[in-house]
Amino acid sequence: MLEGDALPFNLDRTLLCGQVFRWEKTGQWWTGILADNVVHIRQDGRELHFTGTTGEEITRYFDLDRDLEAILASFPDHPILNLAVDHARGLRVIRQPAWECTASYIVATFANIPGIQTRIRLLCERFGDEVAPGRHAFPSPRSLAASPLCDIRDCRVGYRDRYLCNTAMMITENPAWEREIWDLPYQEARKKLLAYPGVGKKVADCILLFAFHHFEAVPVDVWIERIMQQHFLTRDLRLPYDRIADAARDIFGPYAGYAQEYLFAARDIIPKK
DNA sequence: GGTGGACCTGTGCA
DNA sequence: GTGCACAGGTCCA
Repeated sequence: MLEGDALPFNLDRTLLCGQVFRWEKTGQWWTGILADNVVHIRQDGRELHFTGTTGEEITRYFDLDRDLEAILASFPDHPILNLAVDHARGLRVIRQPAWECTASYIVATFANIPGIQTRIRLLCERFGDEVAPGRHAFPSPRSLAASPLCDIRDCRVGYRDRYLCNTAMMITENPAWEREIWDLPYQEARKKLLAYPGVGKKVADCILLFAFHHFEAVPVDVWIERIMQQHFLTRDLRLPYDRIADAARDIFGPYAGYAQEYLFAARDIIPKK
């Protein structure tokens, strides 16, 4: 059990905001897989109860050591951002495993969240090691790289099958890829990620934010584009991706990626102009 | 460097 | 039942 130090933290907001796709909730308990271990976790006020892993692992995965209040306090005073923070307070950006994050967002493009969850579940069931009865680890790059495209396509990933397979092959051939990304500043790391098939600007920013904790990375999806244009920029002219991301960094500061997550989490309650 | 069309699949809605 | 729009975009010409 973890107590006190974990706050401010909201487990439900963190797991429901769309940054991860594999956690399932039954009753009060969330179930997921960390480092090939089946983990159950629930929050009871200031306490986090869990089985299957250590407090250190939970703290690391949910990034509980980070001063979230300081991050939220660094945001500018803006009614829409304030609304988002009030709505999703306690949401933390998880430390996702780099490969799982990369593969997940490659198959997540141009789709909706329930469909993404289905695809990832099918990929895990088909290509991931069974770590407990009915529970599968995320497939390794090697297992996907060795799979015929048609097998991957059976997991309803559509045309993304070749992106996933080819990226898995590139990563299998370069096991140091993750260390190389860690060692680079944001823009250079992004450039490196863009070389992988199926990784465009948005997916690269998701990977840099969710797996590498580059908090200046601002994934601009259709929702964020809409919110930014309607409430922070101009509605008259549709701006390209990098212009919106740059503007978000200017407006929100060094934790712009965090601000993006709060806006995304609150997308349903942010008024449409 | 910017633009427009094609693209798997699932869901919600008229 | 059917058609259409849309969804955490990327790639290519």
